[in-house]
Amino acid sequence: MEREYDHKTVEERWMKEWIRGKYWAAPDFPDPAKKRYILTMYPYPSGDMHVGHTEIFAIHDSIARFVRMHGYQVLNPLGFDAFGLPAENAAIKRGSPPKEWTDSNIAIWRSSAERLGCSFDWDRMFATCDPEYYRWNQWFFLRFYERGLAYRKEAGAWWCPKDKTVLANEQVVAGRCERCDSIVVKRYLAQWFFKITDYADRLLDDLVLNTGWSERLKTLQRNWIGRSYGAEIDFSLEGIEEPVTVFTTRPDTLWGATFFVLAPEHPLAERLVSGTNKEAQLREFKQQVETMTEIDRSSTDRPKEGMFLGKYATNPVNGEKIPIWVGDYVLMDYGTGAIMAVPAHDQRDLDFARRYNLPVRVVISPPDHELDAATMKESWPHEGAMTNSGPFDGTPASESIDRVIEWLEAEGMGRRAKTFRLRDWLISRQRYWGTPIPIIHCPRCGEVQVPDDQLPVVLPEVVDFRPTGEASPLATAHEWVEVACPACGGPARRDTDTMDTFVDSSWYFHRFLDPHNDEEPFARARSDAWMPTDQYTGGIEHAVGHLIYARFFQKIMMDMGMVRDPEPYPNMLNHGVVTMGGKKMSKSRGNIVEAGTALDLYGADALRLYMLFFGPPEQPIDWPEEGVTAIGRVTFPWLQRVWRLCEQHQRSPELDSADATAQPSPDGSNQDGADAAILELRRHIHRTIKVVTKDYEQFSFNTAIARLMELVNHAYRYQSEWPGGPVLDELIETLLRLLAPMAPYLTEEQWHRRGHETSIHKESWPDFDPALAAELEVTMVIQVNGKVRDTVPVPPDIAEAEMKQLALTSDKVRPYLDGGEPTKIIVRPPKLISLVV
RNA sequence: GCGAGAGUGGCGGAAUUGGCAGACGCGCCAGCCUUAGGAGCUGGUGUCUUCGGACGUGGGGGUUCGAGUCCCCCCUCUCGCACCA
Repeated sequence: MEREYDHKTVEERWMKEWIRGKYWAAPDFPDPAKKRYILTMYPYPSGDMHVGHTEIFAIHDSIARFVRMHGYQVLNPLGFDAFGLPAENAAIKRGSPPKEWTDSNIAIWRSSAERLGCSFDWDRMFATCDPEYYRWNQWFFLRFYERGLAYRKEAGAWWCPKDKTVLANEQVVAGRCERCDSIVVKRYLAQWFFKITDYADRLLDDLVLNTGWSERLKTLQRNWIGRSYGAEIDFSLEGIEEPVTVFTTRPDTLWGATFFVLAPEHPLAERLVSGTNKEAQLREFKQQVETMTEIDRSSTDRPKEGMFLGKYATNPVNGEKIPIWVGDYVLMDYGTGAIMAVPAHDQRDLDFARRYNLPVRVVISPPDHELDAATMKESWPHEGAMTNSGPFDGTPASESIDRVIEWLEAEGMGRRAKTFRLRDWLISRQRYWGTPIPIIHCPRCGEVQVPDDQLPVVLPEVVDFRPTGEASPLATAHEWVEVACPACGGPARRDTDTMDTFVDSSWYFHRFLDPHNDEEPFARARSDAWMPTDQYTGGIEHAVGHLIYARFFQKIMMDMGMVRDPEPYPNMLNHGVVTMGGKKMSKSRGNIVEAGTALDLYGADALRLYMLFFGPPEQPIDWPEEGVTAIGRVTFPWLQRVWRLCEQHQRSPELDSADATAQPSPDGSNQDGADAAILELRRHIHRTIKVVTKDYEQFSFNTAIARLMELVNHAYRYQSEWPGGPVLDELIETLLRLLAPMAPYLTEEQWHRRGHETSIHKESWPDFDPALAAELEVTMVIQVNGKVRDTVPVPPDIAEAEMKQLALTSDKVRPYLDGGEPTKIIVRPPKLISLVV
């Protein structure tokens, strides 16, 4: 008998055996009724794992193993998100190629994942920096290009001065680079975009298909896409021939438009002042706006700056001439970059009007008070009846917007419209370590696609990949850049930008299903066999990045006939972040707890259980300041307790007689109370199966562990009073199977020590006996005026009459009845009876 | 400002349809055991108490025989979006 669980020896033995025997290999074409694709977001292999990373693996792997024990064919793959800035920055620091650093980290991560006991099918592993993988990024790019979904335009883009690259909208958080926190600046560059806005409606509307998403996640995406309904209205501007359109959600306020505002960057602004004495002034104003950081510009406290352009616009509904201004509060890339200003009913317009003494006109009447245009400081942005609006005076709020839109359409002045907050996805990066964009720029032919048979466009190896802040580092690889134009054969140059790494992760989940295909990204039949994923796990921080991009790709792939399903991830579990001292764990902050240290000291099972026992998976975890020793006080001692329990009760010979555990009192002893104790323990075992199964199904691992702790406590109490016997065998064998998904090593070892020849992870999940799991006795609560006065043990099928009888004759209850009869009796069999006096 | 979520012991957190608040664990207290140890085992641990009980889930009000749970108002915190027209 071994008193101590020696996790090192045990883990080493089973880790090797599981890998040697390819225990977690999944078939390419599963039985459709039995397939379960259990996916976790593939990691970025930087440095080594810290405990924050292990949380997701603990959650995900417990789900995979739980499902597998229910007889499903489980696909559980892992790959690596291997392109990107950290590898490049590390390479610059070390003076070695990014591939070396990346490969060595992948090896470290894979071995950490193996040590942690993750049941991945490693035969499907890939890294996105493999040319065999990224050639398909290029293939997708070309297909998108052909469909008009990839385009290049000169546009203002967020530029991170530290990382020296442009960023997608999604990578800018509160005006700062998501990665390094630097304040971003706007730069005007020719950039590649994916036209995600074409899919905005579908991305929004199809959210309902994701029935296994939290409301929180759906809301994040809804807000990000930000669909607004309203109208486009055409104004004519002095000196401009074509009509200029504004978007508004409040066409009912059109009669209150007292000025017109363009974004400073709007090309029309320059045209309007061209040849006037305002040219220089506008140039100065624009410069002033451009040098402002996004943080300053978007601050609502800052007074709005503007400039009159000296020209007038005509309000189409009343022919009124209203002055045209530029204002820094109008954004070029939302709506049309031009607005009609209605100061009485929009606070921003009112602030601007008061600052520059522009007129204010009330056109919506609040239901309960009067607005005074001359003095009002707060706009009235709410609904109300229309007033000062010509033919629409008196139109009630409920129909005003629709009626105005219909009228505008009939008059040819405007139309119903909607607009989105979502912007096209900027995928160009001026960095080295990414997928080269498969386009060749020819002086004669323009943009030319790299022909499919020349894919992949492999990253050149010998290149100075330090970012210059000017062109992409790839521009310095002259031999690579200079090529013959595929169309005309003349001299031409490759595009030197690389793709955002979120392109890689937008379709990787299909590649796992066909990881070695060199004809196409993946075969449709193989994708159809496993998709959609049955459970996806990953951090909530990807809500508006990866989780939107991948949905966008999925929809394009569906339109191309490559996949069957509209949504790739209908069931999503978002775990919380792991912090220490309230800050996200990161090496640079120095607040990390190394996974390796935890594994060395306490082993994989203790670490996994610790992460799972902390609380619900969605909730953030703030790791105790004491660091790794926290595990030594919580789950490590408990695992030892489980180990000792198992060791003290080796498998009994009786178990081999078929129905030994089916006997309610297998002991058969004549000792008083022995049979009762056995029965009570068996009831506890079967109740535990029932509730723990439900806990797993709801990802409530913390309560599942709590129930198992109770069961172990019960076993210890039982054995201190009674000899062992088959009931403890039943308990231990059940306990091991219920614990196996969360603590795979100890349970596997004990399973074999108990004489089993096959892996516990291939065992079936225990069933409970409904008769045993049912409550034998419940506690009936007797309340008087809502307060508990007595509790009585009763059978669960007790009759109401009997409950009343018990309540009225209770010695503890009688004093509260004042000798009289209760005026009302509420009976909720079998648990509660409430007397009102 | 808009949207979402959350406030429960010293701490992490439990609590079917409204039905014994505080499961389980950490910490703390007491005891046992011991080659006296940051090991193991047992018990206790919301607050107050005249030991009968009373009070108790951010605050205030309401519905109900009964509210952590439902409704209204307020406060605080977290997250997301944010001059989005």
